[in-house]
Amino acid sequence: MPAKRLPTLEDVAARAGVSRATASRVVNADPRVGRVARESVQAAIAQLGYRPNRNARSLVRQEADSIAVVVPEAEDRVFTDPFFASVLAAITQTLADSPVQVLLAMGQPGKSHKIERYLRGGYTDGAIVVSHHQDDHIWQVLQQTKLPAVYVGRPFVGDVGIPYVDVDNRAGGALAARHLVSSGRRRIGTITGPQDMAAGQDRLAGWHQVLVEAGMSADLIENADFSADSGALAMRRMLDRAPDVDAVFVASDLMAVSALHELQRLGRHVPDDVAVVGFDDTPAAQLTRPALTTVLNPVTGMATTAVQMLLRLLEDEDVDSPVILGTRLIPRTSA
Amino acid sequence: MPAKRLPTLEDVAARAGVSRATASRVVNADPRVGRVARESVQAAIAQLGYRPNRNARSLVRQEADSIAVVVPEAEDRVFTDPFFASVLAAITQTLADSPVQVLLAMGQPGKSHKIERYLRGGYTDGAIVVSHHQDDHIWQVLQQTKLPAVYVGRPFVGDVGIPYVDVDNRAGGALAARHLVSSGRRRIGTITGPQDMAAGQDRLAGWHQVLVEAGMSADLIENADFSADSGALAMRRMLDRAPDVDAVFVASDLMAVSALHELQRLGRHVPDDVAVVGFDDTPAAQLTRPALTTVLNPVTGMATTAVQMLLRLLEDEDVDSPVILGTRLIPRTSA
DNA sequence: CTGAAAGCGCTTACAG
DNA sequence: CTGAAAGCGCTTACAG
Repeated sequence: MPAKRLPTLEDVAARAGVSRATASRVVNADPRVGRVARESVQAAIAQLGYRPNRNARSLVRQEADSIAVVVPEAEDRVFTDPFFASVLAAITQTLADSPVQVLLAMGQPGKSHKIERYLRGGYTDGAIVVSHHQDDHIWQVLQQTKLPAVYVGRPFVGDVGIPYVDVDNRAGGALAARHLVSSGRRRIGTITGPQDMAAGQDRLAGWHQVLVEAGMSADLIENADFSADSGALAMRRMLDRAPDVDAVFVASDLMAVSALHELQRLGRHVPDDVAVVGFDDTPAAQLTRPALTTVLNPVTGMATTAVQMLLRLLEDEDVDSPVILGTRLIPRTSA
Repeated sequence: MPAKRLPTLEDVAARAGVSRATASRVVNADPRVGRVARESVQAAIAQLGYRPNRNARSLVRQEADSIAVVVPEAEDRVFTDPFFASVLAAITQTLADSPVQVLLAMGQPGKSHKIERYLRGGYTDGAIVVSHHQDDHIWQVLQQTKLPAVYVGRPFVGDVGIPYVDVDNRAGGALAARHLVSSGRRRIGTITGPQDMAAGQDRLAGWHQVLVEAGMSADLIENADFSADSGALAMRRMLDRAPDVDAVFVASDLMAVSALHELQRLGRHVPDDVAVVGFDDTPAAQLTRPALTTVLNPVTGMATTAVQMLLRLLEDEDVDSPVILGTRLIPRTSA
């Protein structure tokens, strides 16, 4: 859009009676500027209400003093799943006291060209990517541009040379299954996350392994996609298929809450008839009746780790990757 | 951070055997370029993986092809209050098919200098500001820079020459109070939003007016700040002060839900002992037991209106402001 | 249809 | 301590 004519360094310099170079130096707090020059420049800045044009600065400095938090998911999902809320809040809060501006960019995997354009355009110094589906190719952009970046959650495609932090999803799934097995449940199902995401696959794998090791059948699997609706739907399908189900591990709290409601709606008592274990330990897990037994997802730890990794990358320092955070079961009353 | 050497227009031009001007023209789909030139440039672009540097482009064009959604609130509040979630999701979705990149910038009112810097730096063409407290001075930056902008929610300070869209908060408060009065409640309190926000003041004013007109005492007022905790705390204070309270209008659903839980925790039956009316009609309102009677906040309407207004502003067209959207009571079982 | 040239607003060696 | 000058990567009249 058309620019209103804003004061420029040139204007400041003219008013202060110095060169642009000197004016620029005081703007950037360069110590080797004489006191009188400095003060007259500062006065001019104040009078004119001058602010540096960041595009010009970024262009010459080749840096933007900002980082992007990228979520390749539809906007409503981002704002609807408490998992994202926690991660994003933690990331932005961790960076709140640093001078870098944090910008959130979202968008469906399908139309990531806007995000790509942004990432490639020099508008930002680095990126933290949260969530990653198989068909999302932002990592290629990252690879190509060598833009410093870190993933929260292992990229589905495997090691692409971009560091990441993750929770031990497989161990988490196993934890849930083991809890159900050892509490005497006989017919244990699972409602999975999307199978085009590492988290979806790994949580399922952990559950599967434990059931097999316990000599139980591990075929009661219903796929869902981490959305609340898909959780309720999957619960209903499972009930149809196996009316004798007496326990279910649901791969996210958001889905677990709706699965639990669905069970109740259909007249099953939780946990007497059917035990439910979720994953994440979002705030909502404490609010259901019965309160939701779940697997801790250390979102704050992942967020701060991701930020630290990115900061190191920006300083051209090495980072250890991957960082896999541990988890544990949070026993409440639903299982 | 230091830029890896990315291919530049110069490189493309050299490889294609044309001038930078011509190369630039094909990048920008300028029709008056010969076919052979165009094709060789396109080939060079593909081979080099060239992407335009947006800072350079923005610098010369004086536009950024992006708009900022600014929320001058602490990050955890933004991600925690479903009101923000709905508004932000609606805004970003409305803009999803346009070529402009939408960036979300948050930050406590106290430290808005990062946001200011961003807004003033030419990184963005316009802004939609959601939420506004008395001590937040972003509007001054907007005024000064003449950056096209629109507010969602009337600025506390009054008309500052920046267009805004709002819900009729006063009418909404009145609606709630009238519902309570006409259902025979005798001791009606209110838990307010922050009084340094227009929404907080207006909802209170509507409630107040109706009680006064009904000849009832309108002094049972407890201040809160739109956070869940503050709602529960206010509810407890109100109960201490007026054990005979039989109805309460709570200025947001987030607070209403926790007030309702607090009532139940303290042994009051809702709605028999105490009726509760919220404000917003967020998804959570349907999930409480009893389901929450509330006042509709037309967030999607506000969001799309704000986007349309901003788009017009960007085209240098006039906009009607303010736009005040109507509301209505959503009767459920809590009152 | 195409190119040489100027310019967007800044920063930063290089001299002095 | 300070300034003249070059340059960041692009776009766009202006000529031809």
